[in-house]
Amino acid sequence: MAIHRRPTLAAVAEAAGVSLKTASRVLNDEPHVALATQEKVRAAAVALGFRRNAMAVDLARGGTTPLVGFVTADVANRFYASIAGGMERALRDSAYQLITASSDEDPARERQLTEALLDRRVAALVIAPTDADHGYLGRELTSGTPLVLVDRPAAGVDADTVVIDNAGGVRQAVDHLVADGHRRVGLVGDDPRVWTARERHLAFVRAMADHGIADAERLVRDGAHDAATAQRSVTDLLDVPEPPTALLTMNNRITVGALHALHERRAAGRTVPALVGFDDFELADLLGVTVVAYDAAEIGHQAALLALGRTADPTLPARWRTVGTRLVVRGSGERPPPVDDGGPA
Amino acid sequence: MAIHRRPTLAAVAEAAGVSLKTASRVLNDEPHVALATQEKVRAAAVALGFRRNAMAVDLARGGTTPLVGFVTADVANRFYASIAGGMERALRDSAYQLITASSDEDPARERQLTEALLDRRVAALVIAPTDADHGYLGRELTSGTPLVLVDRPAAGVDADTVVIDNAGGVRQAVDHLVADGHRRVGLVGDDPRVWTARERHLAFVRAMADHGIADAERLVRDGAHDAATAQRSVTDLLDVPEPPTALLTMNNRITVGALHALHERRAAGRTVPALVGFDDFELADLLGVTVVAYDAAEIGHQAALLALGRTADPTLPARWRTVGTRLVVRGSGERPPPVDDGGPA
DNA sequence: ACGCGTTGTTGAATCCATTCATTAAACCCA
DNA sequence: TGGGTTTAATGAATGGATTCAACAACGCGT
Repeated sequence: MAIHRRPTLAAVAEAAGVSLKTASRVLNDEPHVALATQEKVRAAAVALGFRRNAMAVDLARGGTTPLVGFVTADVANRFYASIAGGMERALRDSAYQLITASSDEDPARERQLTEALLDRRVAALVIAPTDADHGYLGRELTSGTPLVLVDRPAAGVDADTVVIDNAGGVRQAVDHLVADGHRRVGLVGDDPRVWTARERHLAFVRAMADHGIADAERLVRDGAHDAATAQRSVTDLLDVPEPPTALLTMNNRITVGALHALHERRAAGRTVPALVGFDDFELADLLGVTVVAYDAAEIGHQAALLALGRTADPTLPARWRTVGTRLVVRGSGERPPPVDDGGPA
Repeated sequence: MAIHRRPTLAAVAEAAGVSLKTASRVLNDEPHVALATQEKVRAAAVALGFRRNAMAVDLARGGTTPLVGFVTADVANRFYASIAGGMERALRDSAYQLITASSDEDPARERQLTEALLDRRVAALVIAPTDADHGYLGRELTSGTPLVLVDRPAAGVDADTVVIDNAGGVRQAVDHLVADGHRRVGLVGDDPRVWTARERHLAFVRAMADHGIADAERLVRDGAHDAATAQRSVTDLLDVPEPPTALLTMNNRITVGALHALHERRAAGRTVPALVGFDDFELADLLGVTVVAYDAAEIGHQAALLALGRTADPTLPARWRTVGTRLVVRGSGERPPPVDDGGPA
């Protein structure tokens, strides 16, 4: 009963009593085939359970696939998943289809996956790069394959890139807190090897300086890479002399860690600083957490457009797209500083 | 400077002054090539920026790819993303690589993607099926390609399947609540077209009956498909005569909706029922929500193992794997019923 | 009956790299 | 030094389907 070997087009042609080429014509809806012949071929194809071999098709059609490859740092991460979703939707109406592979934050694996997809001749490649050097993504590797980087630019590669407006987002947060009277704002940031962490850190110091606060560095704690370490950083930061009256947490893992720390603190009857987080997250509304939000799917959307554009015209110069942020006010960012702390430090 | 057409192996062979076959030997590390020749070929390959065409390789090697395809209902959904992560890790050490495509909950698209992956001759296919009929996934379509279904079985297909222990999870929750004295437990469930929703619903009624509570159906509200509708269902359910003293919410979206409803209710100074949710979620610990948790990555892990096993031996009978659940106690599920409500109804 | 465009169908070449069968040279030892 | 084995390298066939060029057959106007 079961069909054990996939029938080839040749088998279909033979069964229908026509040439290979004629069978090919029919199954590609090409003209110049008599109706009776068409039906014979179609019947044979169905009877044999024929499915065309996409690899052979792509090979014969000039060697490129209708596939856009996406190398994500972590499939299970909501942020990258949203980017993938945005790409998927943007490609929906095109002839292209998205395939995703995950590097699990491992630079070696990222490179391996990238090369595998390139070897498979994807029409375009979108990468959410890890922090390693990406010099290998040079022209001699991609060799004309459109390349788009998302979230972070890759060191040593001049390619299309889509990033969040990190500086703008941080500035919105800082402006908001300062407008409420905060002068001592603490920053809890990610590992500075991560490009976005550095960007946000720098933007923070600049924004504070623009408000006349020069020693902002004093209240910066970098290097939190998960909720647990973030929680410790926050606890430490709140125990320094002249502690911050407001906190800026630079991604959602850190925000979650901070929430745990503040939860403990509140349980201990101590005062709790204002909090603004970078990245929105589920239940942030329920918890009343003010955040700098952005549309992750939009990053994917833009990336897909850039990739598509470049498949159409590979000679385009490298382009750079920025996805905007917005401040979502929910309460945690609107706690004013204690009155005796409001003045200049 | 830029290389505009990828060099073929033939080009490398020519540049090195050897035959095609010899070049192939070298680049596949096959024996019987003089060291000097090897070096010539390698040099030529590097100089030309040669990358072997994976499609041609797979075609020549018998037509199968080292790829396992995963058709997910929604890339951006945390649950499916975790499954993908689990598969990825399970395949890490094998010769296979995972590629993912998203159907965005659209049955037509799911079928299209499935066929596209099949046409690409993936070594195995894992599908998180939508609720549509999957009769099309019969032998004549997959034609020997190993097929694994995750989270839900597919109607009309006898294939390897990995599911959560839905009945066991529901029973844990019910037992827990009943042990605390609850007799009137409300169920807020997903659209009954979803298999898991039906499973959990049935298990609930059975578990309640086993505790001598026969009219459990009275407090069941099905059909919530997102947080907003779930919120309304909960609000309605708590306003019936003899309302539930405890709530069971059947997935994380519904739990979130319920939390919103309970939040409002508490803000209005009204009493709040106990709550146990199916599915764990981020911040559930912070919010003190008791849940029935399970390891989504484990589903992917099992699925990958089944797929791998079947590529090794396609004649295996269809197997069924169940991933266990555990109750995570965090407070919301341990609110006892009001004293005047505790007795038999 | 001739010329000409259209329709139906075909065989061969192509895509890229692999496997199979073979030839040619080098090497070992009696 | 001749027979046998190992090593080096090659040409042709294979995989599945496409594109290109060419060839009959057909209709039609004149």
